[in-house]
Amino acid sequence: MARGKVQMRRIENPVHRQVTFCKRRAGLFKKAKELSVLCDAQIGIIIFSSHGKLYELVSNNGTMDDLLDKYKTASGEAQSEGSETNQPQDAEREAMMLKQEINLLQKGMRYMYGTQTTEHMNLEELHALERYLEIWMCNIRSAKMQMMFHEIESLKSKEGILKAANMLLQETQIVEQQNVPIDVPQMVVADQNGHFGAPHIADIVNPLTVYSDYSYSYSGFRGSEMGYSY
Amino acid sequence: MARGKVQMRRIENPVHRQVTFCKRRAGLFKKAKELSVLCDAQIGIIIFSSHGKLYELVSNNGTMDDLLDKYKTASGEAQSEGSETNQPQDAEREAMMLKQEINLLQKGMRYMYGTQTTEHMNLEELHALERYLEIWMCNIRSAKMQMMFHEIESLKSKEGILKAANMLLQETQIVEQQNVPIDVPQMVVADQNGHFGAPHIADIVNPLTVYSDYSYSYSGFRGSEMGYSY
DNA sequence: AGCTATTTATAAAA
DNA sequence: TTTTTATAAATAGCT
Repeated sequence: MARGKVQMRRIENPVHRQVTFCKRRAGLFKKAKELSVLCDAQIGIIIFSSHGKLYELVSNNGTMDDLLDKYKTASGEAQSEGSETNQPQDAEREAMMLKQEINLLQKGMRYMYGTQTTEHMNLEELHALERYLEIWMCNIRSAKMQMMFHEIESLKSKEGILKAANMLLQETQIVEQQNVPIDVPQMVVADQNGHFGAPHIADIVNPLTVYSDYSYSYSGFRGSEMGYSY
Repeated sequence: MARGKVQMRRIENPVHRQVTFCKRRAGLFKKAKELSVLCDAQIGIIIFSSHGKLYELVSNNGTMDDLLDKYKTASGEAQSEGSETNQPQDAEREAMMLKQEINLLQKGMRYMYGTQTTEHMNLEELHALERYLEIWMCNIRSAKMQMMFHEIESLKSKEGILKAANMLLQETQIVEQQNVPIDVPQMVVADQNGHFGAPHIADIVNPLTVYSDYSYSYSGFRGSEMGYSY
């Protein structure tokens, strides 16, 4: 903008590019602050330089986390408005509720993980979160029960097939006929010493992480291959 | 910047404010695009107007979601780098673990909320999630206990002050002096019929939502005003 | 929404 | 990086 018009393309000279980046970044942040003050707006800017370094700015009112929460809610609303056409009022309200819940859950996660001083939750929020986790655990437990039930049925069925196959083989040996092909279903031999009680909470550093050699790992089956439905 | 210098304070005239907001917002977005192109940077801007309307800009490379993901990772790393200075390798591994856990938790949320057919979790993941929720609930319960303890202490202290003030007032009445100003601290009269047992799970549609008139709403205090620390 | 008189931002150079 | 300075851009106050 001075001493020569600038072409709107990537500056090839890396020194020039770096200098321009510094100056224009400062200018952009200054403009953003001005806009925020003059017009009472809430502004957040995130910049990753070409080398991946992060620069951020957030207007004085509020933190970046708050702004991003607000953004998620607001942008989600904009998306959901287009998708559902039958009951716009109820659907919108329900979406609002869900977003509120997700926000609270995320806040809870930050509370759980983040430096404790960063963010506190009030008593009402903790109550709500606790109730939510209780319900969630109930659902997870019944889902687990269902899956285990299906798996047991599947194993019993396989047991039956194997027994039948064995009997057939024995008959075959008695008659001493050879070249009789028998279809024995492919079977996964699962480690059956699993237990399903509540795990001891002490000494667990990363509770969510799935370690592949847990003793109660029930079998190698994936849920998506089993077709349980609820 | 033209026809008169501008004072860096909120523009009071709402018409002027709105016009300036439009113009400067356009200018800011233009500058951001230029910076992005000239210096090969990735930029995202989020603006909420004073009326809460959302405006956003993302540089051509990438979506806002991608940028925000990248931001979360980068800012999280920046935070943890500052706090722990001893073992950079362990810090990285820990960050990886945390990200893995967050992913699983998000998957669990989709499982909980989303259309059930969309995504299933396997038994190992459900186990891990259950353990995680148990630990989380433990933490939440102890946090609640702490908060309640502090609040009770605070109320007791206020009770003492009030009793002292009452005694002083009684003495004043006895002596029949008038115009004696006594400083009685401002007090919030909290609804004290709260109960803290586990809520009944049935009939709860949106478990996370904080309804303002819950009977166990312990008081109007916000956590941030209470100074509890753990 | 356009139009200018000015103020700002900044490219090039040091 | 920061400063200087000539010049391009942005925009405040009007229509």
